[in-house]
Amino acid sequence: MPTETFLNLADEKRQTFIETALKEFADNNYDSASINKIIKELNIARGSVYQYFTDKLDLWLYLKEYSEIQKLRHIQSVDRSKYTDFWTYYEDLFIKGINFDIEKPLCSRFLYRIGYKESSKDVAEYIDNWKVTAKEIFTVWVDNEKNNGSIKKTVDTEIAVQFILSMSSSIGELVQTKYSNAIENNLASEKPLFTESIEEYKRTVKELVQLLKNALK
Amino acid sequence: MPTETFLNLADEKRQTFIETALKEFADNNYDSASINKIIKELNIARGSVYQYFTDKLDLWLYLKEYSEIQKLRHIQSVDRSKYTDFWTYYEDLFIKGINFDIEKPLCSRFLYRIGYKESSKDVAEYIDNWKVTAKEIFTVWVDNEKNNGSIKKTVDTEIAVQFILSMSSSIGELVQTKYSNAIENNLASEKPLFTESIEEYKRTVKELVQLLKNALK
DNA sequence: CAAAATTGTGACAACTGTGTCATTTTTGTT
DNA sequence: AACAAAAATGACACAGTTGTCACAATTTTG
Repeated sequence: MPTETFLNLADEKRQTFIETALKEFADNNYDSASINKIIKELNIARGSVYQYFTDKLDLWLYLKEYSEIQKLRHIQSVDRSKYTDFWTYYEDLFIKGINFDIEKPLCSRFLYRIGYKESSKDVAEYIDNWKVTAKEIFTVWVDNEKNNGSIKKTVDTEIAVQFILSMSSSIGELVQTKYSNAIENNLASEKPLFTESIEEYKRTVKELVQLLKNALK
Repeated sequence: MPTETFLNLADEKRQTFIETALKEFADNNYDSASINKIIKELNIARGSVYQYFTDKLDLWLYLKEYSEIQKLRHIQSVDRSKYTDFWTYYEDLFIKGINFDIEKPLCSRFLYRIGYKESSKDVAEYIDNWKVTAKEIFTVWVDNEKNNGSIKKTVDTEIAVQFILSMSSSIGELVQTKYSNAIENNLASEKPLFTESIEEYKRTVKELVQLLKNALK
């Protein structure tokens, strides 16, 4: 938890701090991410960081929660009850996801790292929870969709979950690798050449979801 | 490349060295893996390591090559030309894979880390090559199997590759998470309770491959 | 058996990192 | 303006890392 001091900070200063820290933790894994680099980039004293957060882990946990909240806002706009078909829902979830990647690339990259690349022992316990949660959510989904007929009942739930989880990760990786350059450009320039990439991305997602549908329906 | 000195080492000593180093690099990512810990575990002097290898990266590269060769030996025994159906071939590949995980758990875990969890900048370039290679191999496969009718031609090759790659990673992760304890036990005790787990693993792989088949055939 | 080649050693330098804390600076309040 | 509270500072202690190198021990060779 951040201290009062941090929360009382001027909005712009606090935001700059978050962005810079987020960038460091998005570019490096937990062990390699360096508070030294953050304070040099921000031109602030070492002590300040420890007046805002008790330690490195505390900062990391805050950034994690911050990013998750940001992501949730994007995802929440996709409402399952508004879809008759599970698969178009799932599709839209990823297409909404790309908005998140464009608008909050740092959060996106940070969460991507947590989900699939982080391997530090210091944060291992907090990542396990995340994965278990994801699995639980997917399990509820799959069971529901089995009753709706979106997923055939002969498929084992656990295996279907594994399958969907793996696909989700795959789509995530797709964005991070294939479109990371485009996203970087989008950050730098005002009018990026990203619109066409989005269309390409949507096509890819649709085809991948179609394959998932073939497999499970 | 290791030095002559290392290659001239007594077989047992060299092997112990490899195993210990492998364990350190399997348990930690490149940055966190510590030569200090290795030499303490081995009870040898710091200087020795640098008489065997020029530096940390050199050691890592050797372990990578070593592990890849070990893996290749296991995989090579599965010969595509002996299978009329691609999917049973693909299935067997993973079932043979589990043998590798049991017999060479350190190599397996090390390679798993390289493939999916490593994110150190020092070794990034060597990992990219690995992934690109995997993609190339899968692309050739998919194109072949399209002609054989094992994969339908309407599916985009790149997307099919992405799909298969993701599944492969998923199956790999399955072993690492679900069976890692069992593998550890296998290392320690003489007669492990692992045989039943293997059967369960085989069933899971078969079901996952079946799903893949549904999706792509 | 002695000399030469090989292998082992561990203290050391040079970094980089985290977290602390007494002190100074800034801000807010009376 | 004077005082109090809050925030910023950066030198410091301590720990951990890699790679070096002069020297010691061991093995091989002539």
